[in-house]
Amino acid sequence: MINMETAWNNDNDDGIDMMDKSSHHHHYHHHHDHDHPHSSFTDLHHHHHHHQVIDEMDFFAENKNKNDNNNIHDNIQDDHDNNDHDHDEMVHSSMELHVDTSLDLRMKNTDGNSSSMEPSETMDDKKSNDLGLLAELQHVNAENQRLRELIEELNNNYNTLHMQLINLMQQRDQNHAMKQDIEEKSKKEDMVGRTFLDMGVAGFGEKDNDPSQQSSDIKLGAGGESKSMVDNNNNNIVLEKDNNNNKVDGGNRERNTTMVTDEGLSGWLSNKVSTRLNSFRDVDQASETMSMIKKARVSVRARSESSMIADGCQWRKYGQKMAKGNPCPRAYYRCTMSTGCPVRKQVQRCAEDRSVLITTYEGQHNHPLPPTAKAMASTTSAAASMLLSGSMPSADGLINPTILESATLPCSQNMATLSASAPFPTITLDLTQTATNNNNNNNNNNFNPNSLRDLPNNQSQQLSLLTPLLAQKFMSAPNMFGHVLNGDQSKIISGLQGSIDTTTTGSSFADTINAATAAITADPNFTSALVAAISSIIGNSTHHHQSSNNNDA
DNA sequence: CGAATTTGACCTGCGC
DNA sequence: GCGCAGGTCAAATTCG
Repeated sequence: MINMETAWNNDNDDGIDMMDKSSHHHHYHHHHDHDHPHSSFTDLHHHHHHHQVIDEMDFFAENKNKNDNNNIHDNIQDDHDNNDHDHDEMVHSSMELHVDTSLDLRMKNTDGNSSSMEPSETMDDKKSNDLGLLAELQHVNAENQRLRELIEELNNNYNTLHMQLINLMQQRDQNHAMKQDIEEKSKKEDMVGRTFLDMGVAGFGEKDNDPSQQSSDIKLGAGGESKSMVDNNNNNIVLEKDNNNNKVDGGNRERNTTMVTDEGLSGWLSNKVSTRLNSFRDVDQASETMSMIKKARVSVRARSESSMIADGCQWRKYGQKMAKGNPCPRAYYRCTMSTGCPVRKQVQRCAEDRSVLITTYEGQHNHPLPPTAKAMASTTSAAASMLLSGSMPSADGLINPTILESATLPCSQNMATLSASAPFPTITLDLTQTATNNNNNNNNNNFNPNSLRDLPNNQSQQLSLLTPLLAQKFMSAPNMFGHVLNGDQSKIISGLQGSIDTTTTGSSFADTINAATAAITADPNFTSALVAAISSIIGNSTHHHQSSNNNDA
């Protein structure tokens, strides 16, 4: 039997650990990048390691590498000891953008050093060059500050609207619960489309006959936090359609680039479905699909010795069963972060590989998530949206549930798998495949950078790291896959990059990954490029995490 | 002693 | 209708 870890406070601790490790993951990388010298990604960090250059992607880390910041400041001060204003600017800006600044400084200094070898170079030239550099730094810092404020604002809006959504959901549930049964019988045919509008991952309440309310339902049915459900019902429909058309043109991109949320994707999905359902004749088929939507699950396969992976949420065990075909028991947990939160998860060890822990999530949280939980929750939410999107009728046909039959995403190398063979449509995120590159000999090695089983939190860290790493990979070689990003996709990648260190604060990660999901589902080419990027970096992502943990199974 | 976990009973859906 | 399997409940137990 599994000896479950006792207090779920461990989860919190793990979550904190995860955050701490994530925020310093570059240090982990430094420790292990020697084992993977061929990645440009790795080389980048390697480079930093030797040059004492601050991590260039560390946009939002506020408290770390103080020494590095001071070094920057000292360098500036040495070159500009007559500029107190710049001094103050740098003290402030080093909290914001020490990354790029350090990189620039290094490069500039290199030039300066080389130029110092040039007899023709004068001190005035050097000073003017440095002053120009300083002005550029200030400009970048100011821009970064604006971006940061924007992210914070968006995050606040996100949380606020989430709470509004919850309240509205509860009201609707109460108001229409009694009306539901009566209307079902009398309006069965007419309900098909509208019911879809209300169906999201979260399983929302009943609807009414007001057409404007239907539009609102589209957003509500998105299954989560809506950024604009309050005031722009119909506009959202159009906006979501635009998402659908990402692969066609770049029009209307500017409206929804920063926050292409999960709700947006799902809202688009609902709208798409509702439109499609206008032509439906088969009520049973619609009901079947509705059921699929409600039961969508996200399964995360991850190597872990502990009984649960740390996802930042608080869980309470409410059952345990022996599942058929698996000698390991299956544990059932429900989220206890909020009363009535419908989210549940099942935890079971893989029968074939006991080191693999399979965690299956179901439902959407009805409460704001702490930063430590947003990474996993957003990932699973996005995956669920992707699953549902994949289950939806294509532009050319109606729903065919069999299309999901063990369908592996294009070029995903088994990283994400859709399956409809299970009782519920499930998308599996396989985080055990990071060891693929040299998986043949790492099972029993004493040390292997890909051997993650001793880490209690490594999988959720992987989830956290995957997106920023992916973004960085893209940014380092945007054309490496010969795929031209459209406007949204570029901005998504930019958002991903910007979230590299916001994963430690949770500020924009949820939105970004949802946006990525929307793009993935909208453009197969983009999907391929993303997956290629994932496959090229995921090995490196695992190197951030090394520790030891003994636990039972 | 309150909270969390354990574990057998119970419920539900499905296939035969 | 029956049996099976998955999922949930809730009383008993354990834990901090």
